Amino acid sequence: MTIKKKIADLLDEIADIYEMRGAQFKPRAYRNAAQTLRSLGEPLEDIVEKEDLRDLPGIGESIANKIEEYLKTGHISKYEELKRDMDLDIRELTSVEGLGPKKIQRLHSEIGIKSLEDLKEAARAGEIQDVEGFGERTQQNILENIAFAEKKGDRFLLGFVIPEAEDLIGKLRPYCTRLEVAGSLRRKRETIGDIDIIGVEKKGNDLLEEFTSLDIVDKVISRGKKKTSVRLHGGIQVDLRMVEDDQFGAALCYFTGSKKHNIEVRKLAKKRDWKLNEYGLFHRDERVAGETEEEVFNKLGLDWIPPEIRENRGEIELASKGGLPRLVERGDIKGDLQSHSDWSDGKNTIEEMVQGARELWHDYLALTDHACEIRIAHGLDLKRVKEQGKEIDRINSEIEDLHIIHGLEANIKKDGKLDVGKDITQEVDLVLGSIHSSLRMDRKEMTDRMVTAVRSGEFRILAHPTGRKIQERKAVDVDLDKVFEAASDSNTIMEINAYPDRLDLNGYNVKKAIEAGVKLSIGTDAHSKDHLRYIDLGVATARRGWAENGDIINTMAFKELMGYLL
DNA sequence: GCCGTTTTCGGCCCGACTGTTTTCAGTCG
Repeated sequence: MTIKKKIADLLDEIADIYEMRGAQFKPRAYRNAAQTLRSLGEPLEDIVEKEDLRDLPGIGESIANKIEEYLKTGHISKYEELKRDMDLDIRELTSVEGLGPKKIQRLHSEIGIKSLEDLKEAARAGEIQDVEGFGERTQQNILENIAFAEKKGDRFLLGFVIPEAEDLIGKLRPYCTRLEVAGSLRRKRETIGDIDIIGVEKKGNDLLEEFTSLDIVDKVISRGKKKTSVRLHGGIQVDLRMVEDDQFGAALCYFTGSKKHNIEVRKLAKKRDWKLNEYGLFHRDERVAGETEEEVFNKLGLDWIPPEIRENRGEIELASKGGLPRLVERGDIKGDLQSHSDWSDGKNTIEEMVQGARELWHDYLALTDHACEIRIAHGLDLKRVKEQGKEIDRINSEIEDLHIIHGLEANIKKDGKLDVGKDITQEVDLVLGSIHSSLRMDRKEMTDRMVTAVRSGEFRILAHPTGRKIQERKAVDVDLDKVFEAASDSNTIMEINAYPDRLDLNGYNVKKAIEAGVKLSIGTDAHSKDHLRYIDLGVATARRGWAENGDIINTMAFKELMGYLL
């Protein structure tokens, strides 16, 4: 977990404790600050170096001091103090859906609930329904939700959620005149908390009933006229909003977010003495816009803004001047620049990979099996690389609609040199360099290592540059600005690795790389032909980084690309 | 606790839904 997330969790917990005590506005202040921390694109440590925390929205003197204390000492004394007076595990208890600080306070004072375990026992023994404000239904819900809270992970990977959402949309489509995904899923964030869907019911249908009775639905959480929430068997929550046709665009804007983007857009409305909410754009009581997103944006003097960049990072100002970038699109992508076959650790043969790429209408596919001088992890040695070259030549001569680029992925050693020599790399047309071991070097050593590697000219593309695995492994500690500078000088390409748990570079760093004058490639890192579909995630990540066609080398036609790579 | 072309005090987003209670508090997003 990143430091900013840890601190944000602590601030949220402080908010919970204050709320239990009946405070009204302090909790909100702490939650706002926590929200600000979570939405920061950069590591907190970098921000502290450059600017004053007090300049961040929602963070003032008191909370800034607490954050600084944590960065210095690893704890917040105010939190410890508050916690000392509490003998219950509030974080654990609030993880139960439907239980908030107030109810927990009551359960604690009335029947002494301190933990999830206590709660479970009390619910089973039927003691909860007798507490004032609780009843049989609540007790039953608590029992059901405890089981979920115990196993619940945090958020879901984008790559996991997209197919579920597409399946769902397909099933609901027949009952709607308009239906679209909103929320962080539409913005293509790398992880997704829940699936938000906006729909307009087709006359004569009961969308609500169809939705809640789908076989993929595990539990109906709430069911109303306008909003219904369910949990799917896969564990993810889905919120369906039903709106009128003339509200659809406004609702889509509102529920797509991000929150910070919405706030800024709403300010524009307010400047004109209009009001923007999920039902439309209004002048007094008169509707000015709302049917489509374009209409809402245009009335506010903005061009339509692609969802992926609605993060309040300058897109609104550009949209007001007609200066938004034309983001790269899936249709612009002509091929995939990292994949593995069964020659190394992939599952499929080269022919099967070709077939997979063909189904995606690629013009080229780079096969970049692992290579190394000492044969580990199925890495190819010189002899095998040569054999593979022949095999690829043979297949290339037999197919016309697609080119296989013979590449390889080599390890960058601790000293920044590749673990394969020129004798091997000269056998192929594309060399990727990547870090797979010694990931925990300190910042200076790691920066030296990567800068040395990038400047060496031994490889063309730096694959999955930060080495992070979402929800699993932190990015390596490296000064990316220096790496980008080196990449720009040496014309080395940075990869956007599209594998669902990598998305590395991420959108934020893609934008920084582009600003540093670096070109990018998209590679799925596919280890089977099915993985080739992750190319969409790579495009989404590129778009989140404001990438245009000229920034992404996969938009080049085959010949142009080969000329560029050599 | 934060914030300010309504600025140093007095506000703080708000609508939807549930469950319990009978007009509303708590939770969620």
